[in-house]
Amino acid sequence: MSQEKSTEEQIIAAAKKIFLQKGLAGARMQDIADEAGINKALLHYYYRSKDKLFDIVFDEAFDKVISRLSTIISTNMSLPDRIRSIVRGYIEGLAENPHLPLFILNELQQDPELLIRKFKAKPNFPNLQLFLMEIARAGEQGTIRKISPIQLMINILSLCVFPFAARPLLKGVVGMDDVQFRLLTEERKELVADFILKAIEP
Amino acid sequence: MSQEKSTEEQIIAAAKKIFLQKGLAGARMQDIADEAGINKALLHYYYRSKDKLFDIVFDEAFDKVISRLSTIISTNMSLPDRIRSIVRGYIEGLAENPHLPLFILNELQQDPELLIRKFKAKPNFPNLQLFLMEIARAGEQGTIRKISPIQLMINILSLCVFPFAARPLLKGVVGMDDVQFRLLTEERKELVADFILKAIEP
DNA sequence: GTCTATAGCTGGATAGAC
DNA sequence: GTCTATCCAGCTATAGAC
Repeated sequence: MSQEKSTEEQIIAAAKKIFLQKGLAGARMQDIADEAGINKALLHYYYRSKDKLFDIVFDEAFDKVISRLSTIISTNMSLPDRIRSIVRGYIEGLAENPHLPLFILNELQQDPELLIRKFKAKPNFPNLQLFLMEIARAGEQGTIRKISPIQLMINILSLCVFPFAARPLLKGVVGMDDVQFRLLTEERKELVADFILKAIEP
Repeated sequence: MSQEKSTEEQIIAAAKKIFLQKGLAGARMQDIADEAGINKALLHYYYRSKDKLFDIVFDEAFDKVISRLSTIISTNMSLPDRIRSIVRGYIEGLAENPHLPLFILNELQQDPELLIRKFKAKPNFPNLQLFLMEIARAGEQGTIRKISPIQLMINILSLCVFPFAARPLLKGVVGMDDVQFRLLTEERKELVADFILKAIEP
């Protein structure tokens, strides 16, 4: 068993779980303490305040989302191969952290400043401009059908991310259980790429 | 000016605005009272409790989302025309209520029971099964490319809904203002339909 | 470092005057 | 119906013993 974690790590792990599920406003320090198997006071001893603890969790979550995108986007494959990689990598990453999308989107809505602060702190944001220009160029050259680069990027993101945000909906409406959801996302790794590439074929 | 609304209506309007923005956990009764320009006590006088008030708001929001889908989905056009209608109608509807997606998805995650309760109350849910079977049939007949009906449905939904949930992200990352966002969604009404139809072309 | 106890505050809900 | 004042539960945060 990996129960050899320090108290600090246990707290972070617990905070991650609770905050990702309930968000900043919905989470209780008591929940986090319970999840970590320690006392409420210890949370403050190590991390001072709820906000400070939240910041750490959000930072890590946000990093996870963009760093993966960053590495994939800056390889030098052909555009189609790159799109396939992005889709595969992104869905894979989210499958390991299914709560991430809703968490991030929600907190950003609550506090738009958050995004700006993160950017100031992290200038190593994936070079979107480059990717967008490449899409434009491919359109000009006829490698792919002409399409607004931003719109295509939004489409890619939508198809990758949305199902994870809509998970409770799928559960409720189609009666999908965890195993079926897992299979669904697994299938999407190729299906979504096929879908996109077919859509932008010249 | 339409300032001829009864107090009850003012409260509901205010509650809608605040709850949609901040969610159940994040909203304060005081916020709602301020927004409505009345006293906190009046909220309880009319609607007893925060939860009761929230229920009304959620019900209305949820209704809006499925009723529109319901009417479009059960027309008898050809599949491509129908898809185009769905996309257009859905994006149009969300453009009027951009906070709806994140609000609903979020509350469903907080309380999955919510969905089940709503279904019990409303058996007039759009006939998804029928729509899914039609996609399957079209695949068999070669009218469209073969694709898992559920996956296609998820794709359609993703492309329509996600941009609204990701609005703060687009604002922050690409520096998109409200006007640009409005144009973007306007363009998506046709762009998304084209994208999908091209992707499922035989 | 970790716990118990508690201070101090925020926010939902109620009482009662008008 | 609408307001002011207030109650009380629940929560963050701290004090202090061990």
